[in-house]
Amino acid sequence: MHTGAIDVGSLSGGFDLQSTLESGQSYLWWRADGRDYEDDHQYGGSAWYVTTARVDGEPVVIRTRQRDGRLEWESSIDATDVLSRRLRLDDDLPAIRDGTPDDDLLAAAYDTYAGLRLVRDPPFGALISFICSAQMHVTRIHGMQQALREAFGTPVTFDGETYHAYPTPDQLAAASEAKLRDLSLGYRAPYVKRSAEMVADGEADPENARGLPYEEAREQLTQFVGVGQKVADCVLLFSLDYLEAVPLDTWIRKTISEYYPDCDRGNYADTSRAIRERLGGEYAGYAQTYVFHYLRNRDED
DNA sequence: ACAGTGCCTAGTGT
DNA sequence: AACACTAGGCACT
Repeated sequence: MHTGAIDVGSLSGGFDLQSTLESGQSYLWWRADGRDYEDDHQYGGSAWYVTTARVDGEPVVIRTRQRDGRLEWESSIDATDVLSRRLRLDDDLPAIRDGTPDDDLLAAAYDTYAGLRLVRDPPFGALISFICSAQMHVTRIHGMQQALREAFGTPVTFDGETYHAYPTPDQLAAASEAKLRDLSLGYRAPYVKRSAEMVADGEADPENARGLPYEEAREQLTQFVGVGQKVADCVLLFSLDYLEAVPLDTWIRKTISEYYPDCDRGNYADTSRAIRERLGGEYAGYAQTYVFHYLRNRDED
């Protein structure tokens, strides 16, 4: 076993692992103690979080926790680079804050969740997990991803325990719709299977959207079954480095009508354009993520 | 182009 | 207890 620690205390803008992983951005991590994120926000401060990654095609397990300004990790490999990439440790948070508006709502969100960073999920996992997110609660989306791992993912032994890698396109394409329905994916079952087949067959790949102009990239992703504009925006923002993407879900729509009513244009494309401009363009999705997490926790308590 | 409707299902509220 | 409604939408018409 390799272990190590990354000095995140000295990063520009710092880092907060719990806020980053428990802000509804990624369904590809889970807590080692098995607790649901929702159960207790307080305790997670120094909890271990787990994910899998593929390094040279081989699945590896990575565990990490934050203590005393250090991001400690345990893995079968040197996890420094994977963690830096997956948790966007290179992002310059003060520059991002400077690039977004200076209104009261955003200021409160930035101050409350200092160190929250966007994630950079692997594209296929992001695609499938956000297809699963349609009309679904956070906890259950998480549960579905764990169920998919256990049913179809390659087993990986680490530290005396068996984990499962996230399924590959081939593995999910080979799944039966009935089995996927058994895992309570509901009407999303055929979407997941069809989209996995598209990737497995080489017909399409979420990676191919990378680099296209933003709105073209979003359009490109909607070719997958079960992917509309909202899910496409999630994949762009949380996986493909489109920091300007603002996924318009019901919460954000509510927020827009309350705090930025002039940006509510009645349809997705125009509202998206308006809120993106209002949030400063380039980093609009970063700002959105802070606001979303802030309002969600504030309004729930 | 655009609006209306059906879809799986667990959890919450009445 | 039974029922309606909702949840970070999408495909099809």
